[in-house]
Amino acid sequence: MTEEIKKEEVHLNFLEEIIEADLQSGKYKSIVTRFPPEPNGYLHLGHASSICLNFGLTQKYPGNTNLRFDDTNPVTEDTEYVESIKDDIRWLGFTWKHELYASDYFDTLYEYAIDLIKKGLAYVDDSTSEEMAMMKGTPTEAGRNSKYRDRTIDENLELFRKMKDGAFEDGTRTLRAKIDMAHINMLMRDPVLYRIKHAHHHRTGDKWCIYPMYDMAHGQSDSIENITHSICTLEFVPHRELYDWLIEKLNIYPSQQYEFARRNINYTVTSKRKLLQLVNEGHVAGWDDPRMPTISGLRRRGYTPESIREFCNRIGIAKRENIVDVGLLEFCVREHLNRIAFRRMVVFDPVKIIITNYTGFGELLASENNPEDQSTGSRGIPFGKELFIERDDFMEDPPKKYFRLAPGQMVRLKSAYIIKCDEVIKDVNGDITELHCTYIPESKSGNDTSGINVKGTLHWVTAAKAVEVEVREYDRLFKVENPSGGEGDFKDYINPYSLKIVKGFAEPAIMDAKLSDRFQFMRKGYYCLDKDSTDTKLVFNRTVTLKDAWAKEVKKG
RNA sequence: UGACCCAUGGUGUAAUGGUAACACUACUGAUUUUGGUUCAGUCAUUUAUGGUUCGAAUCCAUAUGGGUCAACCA
Repeated sequence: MTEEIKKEEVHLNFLEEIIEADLQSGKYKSIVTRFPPEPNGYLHLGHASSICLNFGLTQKYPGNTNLRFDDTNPVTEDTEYVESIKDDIRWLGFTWKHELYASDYFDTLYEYAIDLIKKGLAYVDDSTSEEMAMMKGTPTEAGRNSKYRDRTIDENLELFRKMKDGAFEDGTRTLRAKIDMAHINMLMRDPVLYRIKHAHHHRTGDKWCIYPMYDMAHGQSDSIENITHSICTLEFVPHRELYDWLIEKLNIYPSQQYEFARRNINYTVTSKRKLLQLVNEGHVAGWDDPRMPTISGLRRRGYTPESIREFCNRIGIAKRENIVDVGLLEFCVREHLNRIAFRRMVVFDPVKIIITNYTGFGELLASENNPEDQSTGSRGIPFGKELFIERDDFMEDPPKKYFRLAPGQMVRLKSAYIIKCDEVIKDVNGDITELHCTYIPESKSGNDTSGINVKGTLHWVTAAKAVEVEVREYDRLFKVENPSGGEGDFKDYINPYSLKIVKGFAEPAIMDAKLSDRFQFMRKGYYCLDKDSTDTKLVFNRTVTLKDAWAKEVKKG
């Protein structure tokens, strides 16, 4: 065996290139990244991408990743979100080195602010936000200096201390950086660093009534943690100048910010604001509604961490605008589920079959749990005289290439016998009520001596032993590819048929289903047990359908 | 009508001055006790125009198109 091991071609993304260069040049011996969510909503697919990126980088290169909550706005943040975020990251399979909070640094950040004031680089402004907006200028016109801009250092120190001590009402004063009101980058036009908010913080309680703004907190937190590569999305590109300015003026550890394009996915929205709206206005049942692109929604829907990580891997990262096809996500989950899901038979829209020549009783047939993995063994399926098959697996007047059941036509029942349809029984309305069939005793699965070859194989259940279950079939939440891109409100494009609840008749083995199990209901799709299940009523979520070449064929006509 | 970012098959991502490629999708066919899976194959790509160069997706210029920036949000 001297077979040449083909070296897998490795494509580095632009961040990996930067990191490899930094490692090679000796700029860093190891790297530190961070995932910095604001605890004001649940994590979604977009975050998954960022998580896989930040944690993935330090799995690939020496270093580690912190989880840091960017909790500088007490009004919108809550510990509920902290917990869900931690759960989701763990579920995705990542482990952070330190669990940190920007609020841990409030004392340090306050000192930093004092430092800036002492250096003459920050001042307290009494302008209202309206006044400030007015004086900000526009992208093409310079702004004007605030009349409070030239206060003395001592005056600023005194006023900032009073701000901290609660002497002022919300919104009456801010601390601003003193940079340049004519700067071409609007973020450099004396950005607000601190604002007054007499609000209860989920961690610091009522200790503070002034809170740092993003720009005064994020980069500084990065610096305190010695983050080497601070990775964020493209909309922060203009912030980088301010990020660098503050680090330089404060003379603290020079973390560096890099930006990549957030991933957009068609037929969905990934904006916390919009997701919150869907939840609050009752368009979905909650953050973990299986139609939501949240991690908790996907988890409940039956997606596996592996499939989500694979998805993030495949879409990669870059700097250009993009809309990823949700079909790729579905491909990834099918690929994984095909390998791990146990096969079960469930009939959704049953039509009864009577096997007129069957006289057996209590016959138990063996069927493999997963043909992709023989080690998973098999389970028993009871056979009987009266069965259910899927109503659309029978046609009285079939088109050619229809391999299913039709008058005079034979099919195999999966893991059982070949049957032939002899007679169609209808009610007064002409609707089919029963199909009378005969079975071929010699065609028993695994022991077939009949010599008959049939093209079609159907799933089925024994009527008397069937377990009735509830099945929730999900479709995409939005009718259009880009719900946020069109005219009007994104909610105008909500798909009213995104949830369909149907009944299913399952083989008895389904009774053993556990919450963590994944199933393939044969010829239908992948399903998992929902937490709404009770001892007497099993509820299943459809994760994704199987690919259906026949449906496509029918559509084409 | 300022600045900044970006532009490669339908989609996403590579190729880092030297033969434009991989995956998904779509389409053919084979295999199949899941019209699933698997396997084989097909279609399809450098925004435009100039320039530099023996040679440009790559460097330069201009144009065009898309995105971002005027929250006491992050």
